Amino acid sequence: MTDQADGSDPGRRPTMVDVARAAGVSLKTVSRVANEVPTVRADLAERVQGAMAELGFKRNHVAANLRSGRTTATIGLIIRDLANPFYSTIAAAATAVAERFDTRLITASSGWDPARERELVLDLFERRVDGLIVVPSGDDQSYFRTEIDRGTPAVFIDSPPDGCRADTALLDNRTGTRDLVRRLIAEGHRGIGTVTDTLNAYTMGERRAGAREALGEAGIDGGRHAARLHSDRPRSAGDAVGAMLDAPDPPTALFCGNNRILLGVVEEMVRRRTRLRLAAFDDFEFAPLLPRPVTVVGYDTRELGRLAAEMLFRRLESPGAETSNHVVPTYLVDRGTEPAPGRRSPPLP
Amino acid sequence: MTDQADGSDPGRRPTMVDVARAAGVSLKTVSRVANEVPTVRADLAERVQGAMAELGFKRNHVAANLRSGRTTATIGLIIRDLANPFYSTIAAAATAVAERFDTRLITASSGWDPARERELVLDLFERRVDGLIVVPSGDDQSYFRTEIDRGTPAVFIDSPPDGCRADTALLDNRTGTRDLVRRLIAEGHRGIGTVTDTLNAYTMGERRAGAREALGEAGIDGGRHAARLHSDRPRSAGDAVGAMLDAPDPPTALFCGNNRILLGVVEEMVRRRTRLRLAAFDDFEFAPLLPRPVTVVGYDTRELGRLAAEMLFRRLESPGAETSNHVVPTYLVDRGTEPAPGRRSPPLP
DNA sequence: CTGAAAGCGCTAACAT
DNA sequence: ATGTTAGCGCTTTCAG
Repeated sequence: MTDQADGSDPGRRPTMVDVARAAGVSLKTVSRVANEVPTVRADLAERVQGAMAELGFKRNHVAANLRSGRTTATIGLIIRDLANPFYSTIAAAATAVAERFDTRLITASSGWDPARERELVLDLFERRVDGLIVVPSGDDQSYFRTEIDRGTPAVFIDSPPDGCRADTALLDNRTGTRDLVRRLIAEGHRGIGTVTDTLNAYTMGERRAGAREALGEAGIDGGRHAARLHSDRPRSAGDAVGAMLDAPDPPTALFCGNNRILLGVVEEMVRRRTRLRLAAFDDFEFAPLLPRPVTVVGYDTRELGRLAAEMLFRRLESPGAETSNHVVPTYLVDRGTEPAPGRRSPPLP
Repeated sequence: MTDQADGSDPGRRPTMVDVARAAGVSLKTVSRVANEVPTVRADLAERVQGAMAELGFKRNHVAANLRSGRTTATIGLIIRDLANPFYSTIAAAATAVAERFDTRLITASSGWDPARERELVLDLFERRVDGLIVVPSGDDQSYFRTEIDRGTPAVFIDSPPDGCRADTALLDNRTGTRDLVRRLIAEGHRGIGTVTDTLNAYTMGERRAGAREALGEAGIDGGRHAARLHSDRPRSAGDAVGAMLDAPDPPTALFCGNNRILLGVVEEMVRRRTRLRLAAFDDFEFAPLLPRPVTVVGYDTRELGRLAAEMLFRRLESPGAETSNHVVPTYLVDRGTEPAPGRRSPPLP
């Protein structure tokens, strides 16, 4: 009895049928107006729009998609941790591209957990996302295969997938590290330590390979001062480098595999009032403020996210194409300052 | 002719009907298995699961939701810029809460544009999100009203909405700033400058009010050294404080309304080799590395996002409750270092 | 415990 | 140019 013509039932959302009744037209005419089909008589269109506004009609995107079977205008983005600037920058760049295609992003964090990654991917496939952008955590992405074959493309960022064919957007980890270590060698360093971790198998592997290449060229045994951390706490990097320095014949230069490792190392340097020639992979916003000079491998993180999203949308437009691998270039840049008074400060944005 | 029993048509996704046929059961039994209804004979359930695996069946979450009309297990998050750590931290915290409710987040950036905010909100309503978390940009949120009345709740972060009733999670901008400025006064400062901006009407208004309150208590005229920037480039803050310092009777202490302003001011200090007692709203990860001592107003950004998400899910569970306003407390903390050699470095995580 | 029929809100294909 | 009918893939009655 509450469902009278005044449509005052607060819980129920008006449908196209309600609008049609209110405007005195057929359901289909309402549908046409909602879809901006031009072949609708002006006065009818106006009446329909009036009814829509009056009832507060909002089209049900879910239902529309179900029947048309077209796109959901949604893509999934699975990263490792949205609170980390590297990943949030990727998310922001991908969101900006998706915007241009009127597509929304479902962003989820796997927290470096392969099982969680898999759950999230399957959930997003069930939601019929048009495509997926993934920073993979596990070493088995074969569960993507069925859906990729059925036409839901995936693009992988930072590490390539294992067990399925897909587009990738990667950093040039190897070249970046090789050039960085070459620089240390050119400066005359022979005792060059490396601190990497075991958490990021692919990228760290590439960086180690780049360092090994440069060291090998110079006939240096890279194994003498090599630490592989099992934790991503900067503290553990500090401890590792402390051990190196306390051992006989300590290194004179040090390559840090990422910026968290660098932070731990710098802290240890400051604690010991020691200087080492520092070098690291990853630039970051406040690297200019570090209290020690460091040469870092920089790259355009936004570009990584942008590229991946562009590749995804390109593939959505032409599904047949061969998979491709894009590599984002790296460069060397000097950061950090001598903690002496009177130095010029680094530029700020 | 290609649609034979081997299900080899690559483009078509198997539906429950396909699974039912393959398993020799009815559609409904498949539905029950998919929904883990316990009252299914074990052997049937097994056959169905076998068929599902074989066909690579993935349930269509979109269709399931359409008929049941229940929740989409999706909430919307509208922030200003995902690349900004403040907002990405909120997004990460909200995502973590949503996780616990098996709910996915659609995250979108409004870019401080009220019109864009409105478009995004309406789009998300059309997608029938279960609720919305919004960092508002405009000063008119009345377009939320219809949907809020129909039972799709919204929670506002950072600034309260205008034109609709909704839960809010806010920072204690006023108290934080008041306590900070009181501290400057207690240290004996009388010439206290303030640099704020006009981009964030609500929060900056609150901060100005807090400063005014502290200055008023001490009988200080806050208007003498007050700059209001119309840009968020740190550079413009540097210029503004430069003008203050060049004017007769310059301030001895300075309150910066946010961290970007602080960065511009610190750069100007370093350029001029000048010292001022610095204070600012917003702590940030690398504040300990600033080459000048600064007292900042800190707060738990994750808590802001967490609170908002908790409020949203609480309301989804009990829609009738009164709207509530949660305030995240602030505290004062000393950051930055004297750029002299031999100082202890700030602690790292 | 299982199945057949109806229907969610919308769009596609066909009339008219 | 408008309306009618069917049906997307699933869940919900309601019968068996």
